[in-house]
Amino acid sequence: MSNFTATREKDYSAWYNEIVTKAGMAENSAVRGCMVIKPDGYAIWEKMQRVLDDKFKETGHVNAYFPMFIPKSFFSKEASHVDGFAKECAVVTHYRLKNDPNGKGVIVDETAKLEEELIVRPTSETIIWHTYKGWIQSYRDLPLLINQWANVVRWEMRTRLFLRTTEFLWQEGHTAHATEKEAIEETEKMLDVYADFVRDYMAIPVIKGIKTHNERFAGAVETYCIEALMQDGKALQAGTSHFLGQNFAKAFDVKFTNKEGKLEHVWATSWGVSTRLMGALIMSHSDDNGLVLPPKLAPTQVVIVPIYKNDEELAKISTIANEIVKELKTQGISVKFDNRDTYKPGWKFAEYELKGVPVRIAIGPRDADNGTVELARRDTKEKKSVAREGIATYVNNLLNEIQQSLYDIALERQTRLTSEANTWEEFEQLINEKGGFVAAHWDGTTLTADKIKDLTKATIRCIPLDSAKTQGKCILTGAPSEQKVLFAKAY
RNA sequence: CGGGGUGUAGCGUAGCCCGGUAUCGCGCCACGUUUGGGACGUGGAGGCCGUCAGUUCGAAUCUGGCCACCCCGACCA
Repeated sequence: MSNFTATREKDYSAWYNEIVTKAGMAENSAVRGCMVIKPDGYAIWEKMQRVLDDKFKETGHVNAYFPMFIPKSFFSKEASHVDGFAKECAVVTHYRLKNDPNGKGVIVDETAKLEEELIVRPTSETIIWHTYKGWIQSYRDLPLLINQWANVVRWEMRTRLFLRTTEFLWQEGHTAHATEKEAIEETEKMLDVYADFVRDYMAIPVIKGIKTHNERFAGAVETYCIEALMQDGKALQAGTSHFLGQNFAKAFDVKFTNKEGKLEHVWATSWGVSTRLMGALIMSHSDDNGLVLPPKLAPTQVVIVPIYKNDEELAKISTIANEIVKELKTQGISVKFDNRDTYKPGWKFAEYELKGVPVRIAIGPRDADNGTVELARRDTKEKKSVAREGIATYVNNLLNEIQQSLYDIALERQTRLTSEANTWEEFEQLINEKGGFVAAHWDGTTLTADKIKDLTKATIRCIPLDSAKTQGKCILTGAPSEQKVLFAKAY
């Protein structure tokens, strides 16, 4: 079976680390907190990028690229923005090295000090709004709908592969609008794009909501988010979409002349998802034997493993395998025929299980004679003999079935792990023993949210968009509350 | 950044208390036999024991500094 040592039950985080490294997704690098995304991991990220990029284009956005360095002074222009990011910024102070006159190696050349330090972007609002000032004069220049794929750096205390790394890859959309209404619509639209993507491609259900005041993006008027639940009952913020109001337009003096000839500040949004989604993907579906990938994001959806004793048999099986490859490819299925003679079938089975390939086809001499193949699905480990005739259609249906099944299981888990608490005792017990989302009344104050966090480690993940307003009393203070919010322990 | 733990071959480890340059498994290489769930045999290669300094005739082992990683806190996508 697998050579896994960790299990989800015994040590969830050890299990996660082991999956990431053993399945060849990523590894720690020579730079603290920064990871190397390996080819098998990067291939998944590329698939995500492609799908998301298409969705952005479909909704009218275009890509551009802004510098990774931001003049320090830009940061202080929006007060809450600098407050939010100041503690985690990498700063470039010099631009030259020289040989160490006292010995070996190189040292920073102190004479090459920058006039103004550069900040390695933790996000690009400031440089982008500085630039937009030059691009926007009239309502005719609006809306401006731009996305960029980039790396950003946030100097985190504690890092975990994909979930929180010092440098990470993401996309950040930055849009400018003539009206508040249009900007809010954009914010909500992009949240839906994210939610749909995560549901339809990653097979993960999410809760759409808005963040409370203190969980809001630094500089945003409102932060919308999608929250997903992992197998261990902890929540993961999977994406955010911010309505920035006129905060950045004011900070960077971006005005436009409206149809009435009056000068107004523009309305802004920004939205992003990152390589953190890789962590969500891995944690949502995988099991104690390794990675489980939803077919829509699996770089290789089907692998064919030949079983043979001699060249003659291999030749015969290869002919069949190559035909199947061709048939699957015409259906748009990505398939790999692993005819390496350097590994045995059993080894390959275990390897592809570890790597999460959704469907495996094994073809041996008996299959060649009987006109069958052995089909195994990664998610359920189910194996069955299937007629070689019509295999492409069969596999296509199976891939869809797996995709759906992964989602169904994740949805069932989310439903099972979502509870309501009406008393503090109930709340504590649910958070500590059951985990997952707990809906409860909250008095709306940061003080109470902080106290609840101190007592239980649970935070308010969001105020769900679709929940009805109900009168009640705050779970902790008993003060009146108009709506239940979702609590959970989070990543 | 605080508390705890770990660092020995590509990976996982024994040795450390009681100083004498290193154990075992997997992997790797060669040859042969094998191939329907991580094959077996025989032979072989690979380690200045995280790093720097100190103690000592002699350090993986003792002492100190540093670095990295893991776990728990504070912070966060």
